[in-house]
Amino acid sequence: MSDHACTVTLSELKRNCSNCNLRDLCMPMGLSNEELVKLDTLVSQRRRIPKGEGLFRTGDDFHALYAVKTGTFKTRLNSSEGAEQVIGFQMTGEILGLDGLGSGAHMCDAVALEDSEVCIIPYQTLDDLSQQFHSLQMHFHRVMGREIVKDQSVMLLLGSMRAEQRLSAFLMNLSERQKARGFSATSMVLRMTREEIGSYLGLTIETVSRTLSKLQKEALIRIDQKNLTLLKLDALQTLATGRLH
Amino acid sequence: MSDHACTVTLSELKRNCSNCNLRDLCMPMGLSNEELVKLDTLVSQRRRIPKGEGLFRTGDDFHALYAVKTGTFKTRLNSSEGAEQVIGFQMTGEILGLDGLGSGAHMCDAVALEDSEVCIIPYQTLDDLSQQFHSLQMHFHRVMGREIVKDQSVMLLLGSMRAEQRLSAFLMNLSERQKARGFSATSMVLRMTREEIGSYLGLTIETVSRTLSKLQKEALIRIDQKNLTLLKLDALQTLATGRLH
DNA sequence: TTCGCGCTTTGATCTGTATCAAGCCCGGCC
DNA sequence: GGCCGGGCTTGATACAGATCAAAGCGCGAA
Repeated sequence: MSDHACTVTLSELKRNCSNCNLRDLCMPMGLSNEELVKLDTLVSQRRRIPKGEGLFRTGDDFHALYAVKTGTFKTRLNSSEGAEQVIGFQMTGEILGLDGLGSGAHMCDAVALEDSEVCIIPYQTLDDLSQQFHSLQMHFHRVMGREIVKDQSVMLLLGSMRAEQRLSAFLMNLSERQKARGFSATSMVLRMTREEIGSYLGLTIETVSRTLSKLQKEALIRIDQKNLTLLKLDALQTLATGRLH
Repeated sequence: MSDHACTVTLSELKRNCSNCNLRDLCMPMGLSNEELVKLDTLVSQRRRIPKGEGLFRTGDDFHALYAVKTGTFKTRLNSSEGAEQVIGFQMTGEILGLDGLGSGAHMCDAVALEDSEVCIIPYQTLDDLSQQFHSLQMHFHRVMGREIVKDQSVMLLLGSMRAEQRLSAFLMNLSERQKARGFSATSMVLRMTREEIGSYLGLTIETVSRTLSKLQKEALIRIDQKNLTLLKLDALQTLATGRLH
């Protein structure tokens, strides 16, 4: 992979954290203007990843975090027996690569679901900078804390919800994230296949397909190919939070 | 809960991180002696939690992490509908409370499974100290990274393993953690009930019981009440890592 | 000692989802 | 245009694990 050919300096692009339109979602969230200027020195490179290609893979040395600038990614775990499981989908403003912090090597693969671009956050620099720069450290800790809580809520989903609940919870989660990005909460394009959804939710592709059809028959959603409309958010929310039984 | 009655200063106990027998597992891991002395100022209080009582609960303000000094804890998530799910078991040397970093409030309950004791790591102090003290910061990041990876491997388990695999993986995980603590890798006492195991693994208590009986019938384990012996580690490992199908 | 209770085991049955098997739809390519 | 292939849907059937039910066991209290 031509790493160097893909990276561009931000100065060339004349865009950086302090004027990025993702600054309320991404790494800069909650930092002062003065602090943002320092962030600009931290995040000085981008990298483009075409659809289907990897950003990093299991076993790669960990030396940077990545903020999704445009596009969507999936992360997946490879089990010892070749089977793989999707463990997350990342949208703009979300951070990739935290899995590498523990051991110094990435523990999952990150793959672009569409042509995408990431901002590179060199870990060494992040580390140095947050050493001098307390609010950045605090913020980084919050990012990691949220990652932990997010993973735990997926554990809850996988451990105690049935198919219809899992799907509803998944769709509601997408909706909220879309909304936080200023997009419609009810209308969106799914960037992932049914198979990837199934893998993430611990269901087969057939069950995903059937359950989506069922939700459509009940007029809670409308789904045509990748185009999804959530017709009754409240009913979906009820399904998503309702318990087993 | 009588918070103050339960806390004791370490100076009273004449024990701290630098001479703690958990120092190779816990927060001090990999720090130099000189650095350890600084840790002693960070971790200056303990708290005893009797069996069945909580260390913190969902919604509590987050102001400290906790290192398990003696005993065992479970953490659980309360879903909106009263149902609860166990999302982790913590043994000596493991860190509790990282779930509070994201929002400033704890997002799960931590309950002692036996009479236990924790070392209190005030977050404000940890934050200040790791500001001056680079290797502590690095180490704290590694701890969080490991937590993320651990949670992700549970997602893999819940998303793609069947009952027998889940149990085998769970038992092997316990075995490894026992071993890392200098205890037998093959003989141990389960501190949790079958129901708690089931909740953690996304199975009912009946399935846990039946599957344990099955493993016993196959002479892979011996289980009598809470007393567990792993008879064939290699066979259990094969079961645990073998894929669905 | 007996009682009661929580935890566990085991059996019988039910059911949600996996699995197996076609067939459809749509977009890309010849 | 027609063909091909990947992704998706739908139907029939199988099965792992849930649910329902009952009984055993160990332990603390009276």
